[in-house]
Amino acid sequence: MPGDLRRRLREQGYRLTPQRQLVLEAVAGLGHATPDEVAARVQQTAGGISLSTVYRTLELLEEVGLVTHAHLGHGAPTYHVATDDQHLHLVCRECAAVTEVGVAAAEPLVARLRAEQGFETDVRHFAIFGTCRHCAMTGGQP
Amino acid sequence: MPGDLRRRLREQGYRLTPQRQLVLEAVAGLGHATPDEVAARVQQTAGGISLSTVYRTLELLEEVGLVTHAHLGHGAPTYHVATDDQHLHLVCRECAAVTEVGVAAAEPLVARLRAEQGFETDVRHFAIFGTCRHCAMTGGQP
DNA sequence: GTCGATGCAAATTTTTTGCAGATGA
DNA sequence: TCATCTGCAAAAAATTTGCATCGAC
Repeated sequence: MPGDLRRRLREQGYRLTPQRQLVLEAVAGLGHATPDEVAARVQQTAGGISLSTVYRTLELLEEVGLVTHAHLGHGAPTYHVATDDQHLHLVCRECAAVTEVGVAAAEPLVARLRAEQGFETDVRHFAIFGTCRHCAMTGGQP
Repeated sequence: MPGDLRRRLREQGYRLTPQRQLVLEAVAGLGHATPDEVAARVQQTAGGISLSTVYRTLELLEEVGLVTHAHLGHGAPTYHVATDDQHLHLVCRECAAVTEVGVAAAEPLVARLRAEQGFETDVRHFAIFGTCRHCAMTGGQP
């Protein structure tokens, strides 16, 4: 939904710039991506956007609610558009493959933490770590 | 269990050094700690251990199975001794408080992922993100 | 005596920040 | 016009690595 970006930005007194459009498009096109990957993608589409701008823009897009980030691995967080179907991420310790599953799978855990701890869980923020079917069967051999 | 360290190391051809003992003690004493914090703790107890040694030692202690790391927040991973009672971590997005709960709370999720995805979950590796009771009630005001 | 371990300093890598000039509204 | 943005380059972290020396066994 183009125009949405402009509206969201204006509501909070920010400006619409080509860089911001490009970063949002890149995030949408990539699915999950680290700031580095977003920058690389933008470079292809259009030339020359500074890495610092990518960092600043991702932070801003997150503030206005158009993107979110999650921690899928050791290093950099990955960004995705906030309107994506909500899912949690399974990350395999052997092959690092990322599988998405609906948040419904975590409902019992969420309900329990709410009841016992008063804790409102956002299961999407951190990945769930473990061993995927393939690696569990093969012992990690490809 | 002292001596355990020596045995584990020797089994894989590694040597027992004072630095390795100190790092393990620091991890045990701190509960959860980033490499930086471990280094700081070791400095107190004894003087002068290099940061690189801390990094190398944590990696090695993890390899021999005496410590593990988990991702509790944005930045650095935190290390703890592997024999600790197994628990998962709830991290509050507002106040960053870390609460520990038994892994049993996640059993329904684990069972479901195993059945539906063939995925063997290690719930301890990544924290569970959300809003704690206190911040949910106060809206984040202290 | 050997070969692995440590310390130190330099090299990487990743993210943040200060500014002067460019530009959306 | 004019405050916000961007790019660039430097600053800050956070890790990793090369290498000579030290020390566990």
